[in-house]
Amino acid sequence: MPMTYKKAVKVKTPGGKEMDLTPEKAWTLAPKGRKGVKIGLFKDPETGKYFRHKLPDDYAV
DNA sequence: TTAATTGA
DNA sequence: TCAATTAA
Repeated sequence: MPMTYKKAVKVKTPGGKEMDLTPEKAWTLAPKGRKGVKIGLFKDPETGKYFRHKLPDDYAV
């Protein structure tokens, strides 16, 4: 099986590229009584710009 | 203080 | 519209 770095996630950067990045922070964004989504804070290594992106539902937060 | 992130 | 988070 391919080596997977512990917390890297496939994300679409603001620059429009799909790449594996590790979020600086990750948390659950959910209204009370609803499932919500997991969100990660990333920095695009190309531009240095910060952006938020959905994480897989099974991502360990 | 706000934008931006999902989706029920 | 709601939820948490934080760079800008």
